[in-house]
Amino acid sequence: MSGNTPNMAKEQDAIVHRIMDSAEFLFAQNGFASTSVRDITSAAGCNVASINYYFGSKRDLYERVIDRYLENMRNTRVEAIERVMESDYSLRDLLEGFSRSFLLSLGVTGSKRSTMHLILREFLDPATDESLSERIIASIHEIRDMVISGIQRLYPDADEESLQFCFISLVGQLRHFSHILVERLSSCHTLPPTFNLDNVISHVVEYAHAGIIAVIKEGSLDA
Amino acid sequence: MSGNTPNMAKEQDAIVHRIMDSAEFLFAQNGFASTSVRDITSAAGCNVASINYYFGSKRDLYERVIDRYLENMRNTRVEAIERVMESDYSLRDLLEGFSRSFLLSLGVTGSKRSTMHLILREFLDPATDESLSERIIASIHEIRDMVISGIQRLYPDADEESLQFCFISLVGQLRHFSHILVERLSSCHTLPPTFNLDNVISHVVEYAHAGIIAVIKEGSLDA
DNA sequence: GATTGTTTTATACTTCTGTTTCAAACAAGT
DNA sequence: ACTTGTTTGAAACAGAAGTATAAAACAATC
Repeated sequence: MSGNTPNMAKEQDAIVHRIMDSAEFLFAQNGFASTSVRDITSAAGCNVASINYYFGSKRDLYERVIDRYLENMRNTRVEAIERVMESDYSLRDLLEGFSRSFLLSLGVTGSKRSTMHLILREFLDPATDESLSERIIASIHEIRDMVISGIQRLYPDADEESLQFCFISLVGQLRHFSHILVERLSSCHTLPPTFNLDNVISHVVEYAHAGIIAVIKEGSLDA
Repeated sequence: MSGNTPNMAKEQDAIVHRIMDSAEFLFAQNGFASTSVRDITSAAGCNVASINYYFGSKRDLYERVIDRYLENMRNTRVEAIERVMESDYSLRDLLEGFSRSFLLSLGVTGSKRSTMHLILREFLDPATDESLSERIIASIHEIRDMVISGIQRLYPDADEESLQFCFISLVGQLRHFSHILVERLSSCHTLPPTFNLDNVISHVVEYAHAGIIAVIKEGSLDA
């Protein structure tokens, strides 16, 4: 009575978490359509019915998984940017802090393959509820605005639109590098031995720093 | 009899092409697993059995579609790079020629949604025959080596490894921009009105040019 | 210990998947 | 006209998909 006892709640949470963990892994690995509820439940060690019992449907489970991941990603990045900006910083500091948090929150270091694929896949398949894509984009824009205002504090004359372009370039670099970093183990990429996280970050910082400075100096695009 | 008469071959080609076109569109739109053979055949206006009759299986059809796309992509890019390099050129010329061909070959201008998604999806789902991923990567490496040797001709002292990093950055930029350009119509991105193909290219060229020069000057990563 | 509400199981259901079958339609050669 | 090889069509197949159900197992209260 009187709702859930602590014990019951804990047990229930355990299985819910197990399902979400298995689902996150399998969705990232094989995609939504190619992952069956039976795959998930057998990985989580429970019955097929559990997914519909706890989450309502396969798609609802998927959305909860994405939301949880998005939340973690957002927090990691916001913290990293705030940590840089709370004291004196240079453009390189900002780029480095953002880049590192970006690559880490994408699960580049983990042994398991590519949690980031969850989001990439979701971008490719807006077939799901529209609000999910919007939540992802909102999350991205929040970070974008933080980074851009961080740059503007250093270069107050920088054109807002130019900085938006620069941010897209930066994220593109990071996405592509993280993609390659993640695939490195399993795939046939023949990469130089110096291809590790630290070298990637220092390259991205150097390249992006020069690019941003150049674009800022260039001025507005319309000119 | 004695093989196919010209007429028969033409008819057969017609339906084979219709199936491949429909398949390319639907695979790019919804992914391999989420596209049924009935979707494809009804879009192509033929019977379900035709796919197995002409292609053997759904997966074989998929591979033929990817191969055809890859072939076109490769040719577009190789031509563009050769056109730049056959006369005097600057780094900016090379970057612009490559960037434009990259975005065009990804179908950024077409009204239909994102043929490039085919390749992005295939990258995310190496579930298919391994040789397919290898063919894609080989195609990418061919272009990469062309671009890098184009840069080295201008800057003979540039470190090979650094240039590989730069190429990844450049492709990352382009991929991300093309992704956003393609999604723009259908999606909720609130983008500045100046976000068109030409402005994107001139931004990418400016940003990448500065980045590459900076990285080249910096020298080897190990130093 | 019986009752109550919740969780888990096994299983059934319906729909949809890729593929196959086999007969009809067709085009072309003799 | 008849035969031959090829292409198309409608239907059928086996299997897998997501979901629903109903009974069993469970924990906790009275």
